[in-house]
Amino acid sequence: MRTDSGPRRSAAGRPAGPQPAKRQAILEAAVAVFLREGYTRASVDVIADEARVSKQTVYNHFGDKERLFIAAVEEERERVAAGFAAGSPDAPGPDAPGPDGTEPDGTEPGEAYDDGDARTALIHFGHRVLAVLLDERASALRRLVIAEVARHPSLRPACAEGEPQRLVTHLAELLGRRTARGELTVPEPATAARQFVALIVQQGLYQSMYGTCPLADAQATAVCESAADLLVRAYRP
Amino acid sequence: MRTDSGPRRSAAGRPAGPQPAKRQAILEAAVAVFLREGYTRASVDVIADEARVSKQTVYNHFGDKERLFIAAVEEERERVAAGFAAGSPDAPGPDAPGPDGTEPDGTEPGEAYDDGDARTALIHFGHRVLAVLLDERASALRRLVIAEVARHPSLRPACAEGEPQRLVTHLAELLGRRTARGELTVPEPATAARQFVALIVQQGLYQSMYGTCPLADAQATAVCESAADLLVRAYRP
DNA sequence: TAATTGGACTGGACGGGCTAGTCCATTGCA
DNA sequence: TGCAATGGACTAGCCCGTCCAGTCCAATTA
Repeated sequence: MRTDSGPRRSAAGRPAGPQPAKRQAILEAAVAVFLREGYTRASVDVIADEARVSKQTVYNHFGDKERLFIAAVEEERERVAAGFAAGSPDAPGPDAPGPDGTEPDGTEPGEAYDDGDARTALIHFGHRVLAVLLDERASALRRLVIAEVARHPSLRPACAEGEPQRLVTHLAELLGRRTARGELTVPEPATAARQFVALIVQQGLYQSMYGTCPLADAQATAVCESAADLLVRAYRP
Repeated sequence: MRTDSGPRRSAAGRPAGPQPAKRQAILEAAVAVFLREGYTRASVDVIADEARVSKQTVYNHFGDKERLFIAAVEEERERVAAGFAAGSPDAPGPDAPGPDGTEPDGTEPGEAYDDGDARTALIHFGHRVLAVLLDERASALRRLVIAEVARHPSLRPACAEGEPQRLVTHLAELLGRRTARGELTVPEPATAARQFVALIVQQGLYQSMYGTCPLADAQATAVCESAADLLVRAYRP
């Protein structure tokens, strides 16, 4: 019996079905616990406690541990995707103590990186990709999905291609524009984009998977610069 | 009570300590079950059954589920490393129904790929790397370690860098030789090698992690060829 | 050769602990 | 008053790790 932040008033006094606020609290707790413990070790009781909700309420809302799990992964996936769409790794969430100085300028979401020379634009793009992909929660989600996808096939489709595919598309457009401008000569922008993303992402993903140190800034810069150098060198006009 | 393959006679009539054959059987069963089920779901009883051994024997040999797990991962890791060292994904094992025609010629283990032009050599190398890295058991081991490394930190060091590092070293030497021969101009072979491996490996690893289709031959060829093209284009003399 | 010894192994039972999911009497907003 | 939510008890089940009576066998002893 808590008395803090009353859950029952959902803004406008609606007739109140199964309280969406509760549902959200459960989802967030579920995300936290599943990311922390994995599917099997996560206990529904702990999730209920952490959501400040009775276990029965959990079952009323989701019916099943499995379905709760799927919903939690979906939830977190959307959160990550939103952060990605915003071009910034820290989406609206209770975490993210403050914007660290990785991105001083206020570049807009889907910005085109069309200022400066190609090398600079590529490096800039690379840093953005790394910031989004190596966000700690995104990494934890990735590890969780990899661990469980074999036993919960419904986790597969969205994540398997979604993440990188949009990056590749954006970058291909960038390369196309640079080619049109005569600054580069990229015969197959789609392929080149896929390759650049692979160059940027591989080491960081590897380290985030195995929980090694999360890719120091110096490493990230080296990766981005050498990848940009390779592309510029290959596709100089 | 089984009567098959008498376990007690270990070649020469040794005084018989804790039977190594049993230990090996347990390890192999443990590898199979852990790869199949993951750490938490794997049950010691099932492992014992699968090893045709009493549960007590398992505890006599390994003492603990945790230690059995570590030993099993180590075992499988060595198996994979051996397969890698042999340059062929299928090491001595009961599986591998037959050598499929991916590697018609009998190239030796640490061969130098010095025949043909650079592009061909790179493509050849890339295919080799993919064959080793995407071997089904190696992939399953990777997924298992990723899933459990957070809770069993002793799994980390060997695998985190071991696998790709040796590939990179080999390739750097190849690039150095080609540069010395005047066929390419690679200013930093180590960096270029790391980049090439990233290009080759990224997509396949991604698919093997998420259990998508295991990278069709056509895809593999496309990846290898475009990666080789990129390097040759960037480093043409 | 025959009996004995001792260690590895078996198989089945069991304690203690944890978990998914259900049930229900009660509470407290709207 | 009605409906969501509560919380705690409860069932049924799985699993780790231990225990133990008994088997099997190589080496040793008589």
